[in-house]
Amino acid sequence: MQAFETQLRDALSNATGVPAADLRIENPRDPALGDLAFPCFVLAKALKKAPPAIAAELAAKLNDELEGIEAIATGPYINFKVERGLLAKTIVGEIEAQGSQYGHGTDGAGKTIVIDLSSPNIAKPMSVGHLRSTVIGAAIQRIHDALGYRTVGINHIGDWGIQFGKLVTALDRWGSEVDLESDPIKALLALYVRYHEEEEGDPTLAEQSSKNFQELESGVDGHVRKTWKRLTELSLREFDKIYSRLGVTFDEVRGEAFYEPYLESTIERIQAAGVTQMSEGALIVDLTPIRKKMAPCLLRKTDGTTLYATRDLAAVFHRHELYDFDRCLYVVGGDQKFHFEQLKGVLKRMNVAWEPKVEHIAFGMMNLPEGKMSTREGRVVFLEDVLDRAAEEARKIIAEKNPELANADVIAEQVGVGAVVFNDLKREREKDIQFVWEEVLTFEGETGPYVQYTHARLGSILRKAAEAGEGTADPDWRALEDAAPLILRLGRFPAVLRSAAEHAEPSEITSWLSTCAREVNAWYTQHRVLGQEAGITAARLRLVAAAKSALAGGLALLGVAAPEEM
RNA sequence: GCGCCAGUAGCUCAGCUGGAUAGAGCACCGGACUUCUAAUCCGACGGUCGCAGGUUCGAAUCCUGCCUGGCGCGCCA
Repeated sequence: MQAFETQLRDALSNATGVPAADLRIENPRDPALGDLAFPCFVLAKALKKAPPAIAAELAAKLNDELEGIEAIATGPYINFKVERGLLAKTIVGEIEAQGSQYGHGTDGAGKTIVIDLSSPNIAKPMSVGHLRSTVIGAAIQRIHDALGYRTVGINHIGDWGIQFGKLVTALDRWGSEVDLESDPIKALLALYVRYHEEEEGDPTLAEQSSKNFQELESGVDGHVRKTWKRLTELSLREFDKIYSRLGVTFDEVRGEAFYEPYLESTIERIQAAGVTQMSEGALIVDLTPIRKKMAPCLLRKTDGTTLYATRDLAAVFHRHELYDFDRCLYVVGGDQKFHFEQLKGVLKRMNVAWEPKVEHIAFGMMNLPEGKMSTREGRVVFLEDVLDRAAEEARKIIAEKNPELANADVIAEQVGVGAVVFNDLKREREKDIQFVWEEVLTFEGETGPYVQYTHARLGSILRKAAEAGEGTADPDWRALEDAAPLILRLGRFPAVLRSAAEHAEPSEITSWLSTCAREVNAWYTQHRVLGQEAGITAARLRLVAAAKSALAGGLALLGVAAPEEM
């Protein structure tokens, strides 16, 4: 598709004298009008003519020099229609040439993108809320990988902070009553909840916790640190189970604790920039020069310990020194917008040149129908349970619809997990979403399984063709005339991929996949592939293979499996 | 109170950053399995784009005000 657009821009540029870069080729609102469109409004001033007149004149001129593309003036627009055989041959050819790398490129060569994703908290369960950061972040990383960027996916584990002081206190008091080995996360969660219940009536708890955290932060390798280490190990082991089901890996897994040795130098660095001051016993950076009434950023509390912001500042400097990134993306919930404004605010006050490269890629909150999720109040949905139930549901449907299927359990897992992941990626990321079981367990319509099913059906056609030895003839590309909407959709994938990267928006990929799958389904139900005249079957098979490959490529970017059968 | 984000079909959402007659899925209704997997397809129904002004050849999209919902606002992360 890109090739056609370039050709049109050059031709328009030649005809008008306007630089090709200033000419925007669009998609017509109604596909019946044409495959590509050029609105003539932008030329009205330069040429001092009404857009419809320009369109008519230019269309006539272009028709003399364009081969295989027809220009049709429609009001103020010029619509372009590529000759169907040429269109099919070109797009299918591009997909065949690039295979599983279709649409990929080297746009990002030499550029580094750092992505902070997932970032669960030690001793807390991975909820469906963490799913968002993990799955969105991983998709953004794959999308950039496909465009040739060097990407660094960092899992920034929440393993530091006063709550570890609290947990150590809780373990010391009641640890003997819980079973940490069989289900550590749930046991720790129960302890955490109990701690908060009892803290009100027993002030010694808070005192002890504060002492514990001070000891932890002091670096003393004693009881507190040993307990903390054990907690992180137990938790990480649990998290890994889920990451492996989601097919997510990281280039760097570092806890906040990793930045412990960098905290002092970071604070010194900020002080050296002359932007710190003491306020009510705490060390702060005043941010009102950035925005009126903006709350200050606290670097050090009255008790001398550091905060989340301090550690994140240490981390961002460290990352910049290590990777010299072109973009540093934080895939973190929208409820932390203010935190990142503060982080960037401090960098701005320090006149750090690369501050604009740091971006908060916020996503909407996941809520339950009965209200906001709350770990403390036990109002959470565990990710593991969601994946399990989705896989079970998929297994049931397979038993019903395709009982002969080999590896049914493996495929049920792929379909179930695919449904959950796709569901999480299908809306614009900044929108809040409500977690509704029924919705997650739906496998029809705009869902992962729908796309997977379409892919499997295409695979089935190819297998049957191979058995029958069909498709060896020269393709008759004109036989794909009715497939034009599908072919055009396939042709637009490279542009969609680039747009998704620029906006850090995986939903552009899911949306393309849904539409493309719908077009595939609409096409093949009306056009039988096998057993036609040899040239026709050959052409249709080439399209089937290309569409299957493109769908698989899109799913791969999202981390969703594309089973051959289901 | 202040600051961000959102409001499009009964529900969940697209709408290509200002362009053509606002589109999908779900739900509901009517059709299609001796034919490459019916997790599918075809059709019908469904709209005061939150409200009111403004900017211009043109606004769901931009600016202002208001209404509604979500999130955040100094020693949690």
